[in-house]
Amino acid sequence: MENTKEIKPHSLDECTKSILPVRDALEVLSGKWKLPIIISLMFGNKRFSQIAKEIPGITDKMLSKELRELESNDLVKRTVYDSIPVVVEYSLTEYGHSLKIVIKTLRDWGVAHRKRMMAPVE
Amino acid sequence: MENTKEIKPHSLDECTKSILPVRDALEVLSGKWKLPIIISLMFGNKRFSQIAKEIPGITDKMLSKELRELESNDLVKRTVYDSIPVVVEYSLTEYGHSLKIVIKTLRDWGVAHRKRMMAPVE
DNA sequence: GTAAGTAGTATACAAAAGGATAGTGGATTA
DNA sequence: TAATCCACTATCCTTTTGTATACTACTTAC
Repeated sequence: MENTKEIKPHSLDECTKSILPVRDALEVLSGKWKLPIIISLMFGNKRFSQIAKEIPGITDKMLSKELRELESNDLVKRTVYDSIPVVVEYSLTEYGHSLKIVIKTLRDWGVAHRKRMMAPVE
Repeated sequence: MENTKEIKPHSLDECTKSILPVRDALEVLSGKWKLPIIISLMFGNKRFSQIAKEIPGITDKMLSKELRELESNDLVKRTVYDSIPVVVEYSLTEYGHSLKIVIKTLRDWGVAHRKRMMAPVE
């Protein structure tokens, strides 16, 4: 009767595997600014300075960095127009739009959470 | 013809409001360890040291801190048993279980994302 | 008496994320 | 000649997040 309290085999293996993709998804939305950028682009294509204007508080450095990350994840497309001065347009890819459902789920849960946390203690 | 390029009124207001609850939801899952803890507890109630064993790499300090945060968000319940030595049991609240759907959505998207990012460039 | 198991805390440190501020370079405008 | 627009980059600094390691207090087992 030694060693009866083993860990059920489920967790270490099953869990770890199921956590990885969730983390991937969270990482895509992580940080202070990715969400505002994505949602802003869901309303239409925009140029660098337009996005900056629409997101109060963001610095050029952050905007640039986040856009690069979003681009490297195929969520955002960067199009350079050879005008003078050069104009760069950012747009959500089709894949980027697939985040809509994810964001909606998060928002629905978040709305309920907000209500719950604001509510007086029972 | 001065000032034709105003920002459409949609964004600043509508967007900001819709972003807040999404951020709330993301915050609840944020950090390196909350997800593993939540998923571990979805498989059953556990004690402090059991959770620690099931999550390789986590330190006592982090586990303690994350559990306190989850508790303060009503997601995890902490029950102290007056045995000797004292035993503390952690469990997901009903509300904590409501995260299942959120995590599932994130996982589904994450699985597809993983495939896409692994796939050879077209 | 010392090790191990219960559930943590304390302190110091390292790494990552983010902010503030200034600068690049070509072209147009006043 | 200086200021402005465009889309950024560079540097330095602060804040947040996470890690490493040791320690607390109590009890049982060897």
